[in-house]
Amino acid sequence: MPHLAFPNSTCDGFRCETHCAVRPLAICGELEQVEHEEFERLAQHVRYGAKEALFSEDEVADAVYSLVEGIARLYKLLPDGRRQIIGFALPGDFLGMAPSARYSFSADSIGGVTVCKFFRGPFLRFIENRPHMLMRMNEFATRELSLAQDQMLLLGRRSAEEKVAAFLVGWRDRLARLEGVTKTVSLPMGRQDIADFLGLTIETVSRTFTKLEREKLIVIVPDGVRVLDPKRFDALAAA
Amino acid sequence: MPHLAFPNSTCDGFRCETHCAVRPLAICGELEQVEHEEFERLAQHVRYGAKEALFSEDEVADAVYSLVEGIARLYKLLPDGRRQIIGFALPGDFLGMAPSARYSFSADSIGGVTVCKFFRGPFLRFIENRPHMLMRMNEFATRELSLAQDQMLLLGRRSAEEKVAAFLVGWRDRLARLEGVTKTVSLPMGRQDIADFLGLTIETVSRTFTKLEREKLIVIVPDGVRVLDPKRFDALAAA
DNA sequence: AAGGAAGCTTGACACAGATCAAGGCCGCTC
DNA sequence: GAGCGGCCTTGATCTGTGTCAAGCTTCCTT
Repeated sequence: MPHLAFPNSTCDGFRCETHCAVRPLAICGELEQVEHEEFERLAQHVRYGAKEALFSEDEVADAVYSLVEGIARLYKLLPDGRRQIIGFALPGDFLGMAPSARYSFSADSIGGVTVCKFFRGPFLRFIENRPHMLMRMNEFATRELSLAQDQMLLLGRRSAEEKVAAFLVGWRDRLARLEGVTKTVSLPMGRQDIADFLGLTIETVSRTFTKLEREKLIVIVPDGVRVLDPKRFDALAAA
Repeated sequence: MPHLAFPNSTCDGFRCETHCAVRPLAICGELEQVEHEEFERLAQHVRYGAKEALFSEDEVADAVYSLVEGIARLYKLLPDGRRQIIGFALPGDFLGMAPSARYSFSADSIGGVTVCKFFRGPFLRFIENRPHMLMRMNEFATRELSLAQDQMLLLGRRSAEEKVAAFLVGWRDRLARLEGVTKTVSLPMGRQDIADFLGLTIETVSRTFTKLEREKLIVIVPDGVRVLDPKRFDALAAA
């Protein structure tokens, strides 16, 4: 078991020598040196192992999180256990803002995850008189909202094949922002997660992957897919 | 034709004698006298007739809107015409923020609508050094995002009957904030709008209304429904 | 290297909701 | 008040996706 990171270990109190790679993309990306140092002092750097809860729906929302490394799934459950994944969080994403005193969804790590954790009070006090920071929060919220609206269109009005294609294209483009453009799209989440994101069953997702492969649009590889015909593929995802 | 209001008529330049009823709920609800007067000077009060476009997806997003009176539908279209309504806007709602230079959805009036319209530049200049205003924008965005996430759960994981029940309960509760609690829920939007909001066809919506009426949960009245058994009804909407 | 568990794929069948088609109920206009 | 158009409802049938049930692959453990 390489690189065992025990949960909730922190490295605040000393200067982390590893430079935060996603800083420009994150909520704190436009802070200047001095302000950023003050901001850093509010943060706890927390590491989670695979499949751990960062927070859960209906818990008191006492902290917000900036994802530094790894991938998280964000989801809501119905009383009978049906699950809807409302998004996958990538490095740079900001999590945990809620319209009430409690979280409105749950978040857990897929593989290993590192976050900057901020307690609500100090965080709010830091931002409340910093317009630039508030503007940045607004940009983040607006982008999230727009993604959510795209997903509503997908969930309400697209066929299974369109859903899967649009998911792969969207995921590829989000990864491209972080890692640059690649032919192979890595899929760290499982088929069930994809199904719960797209409002499908795992069987339908599996069949649709197979179908796209038969149609020579993709090749299924371990933990991902290779897109063969980006042109035709983007068209399918858009339509 | 009573009260004919021709589109795009404005009343800025003189003090509107009618007091803005939804002010406390709106984006400007916490501005003090002096600041509010400055803010008002940026606004155009615009009146729209029924079924007019406030703005359309992919247009340059040169203005934002605070809805004062009436109801708007917000929606996205696929190239082949399939439509997803992403929300209904009520008085007090704030519209038109986009993550890029263009609107990410379309908005049009259902019946008559009055808005405060702000051009982007002056609006941004007004808020950029007013932390209270920025905080309020954040609250609005966070609430919208949470509603969008609820809707994803509905679209992806609920049955037709659950969708209709949850819609009626959600709509009733939003109206209650404005008009107080009532037994009769007014539905100014048509069946097709409800279908496009819930990811169903108009026939399924119609059949489901009829089914709920047969089961003695509601009575269908002109332009609305009366909820007979709120207990049982809320349960159906939650489950 | 064998055994097992977890995740993925495939097949047969069922069903919720879509589609196609007709008819009813207003509220206009003339 | 007759005729028309928009909206809504209802019925018959179809179909995409869900459900149920095996079987397969991969990888981890021992």
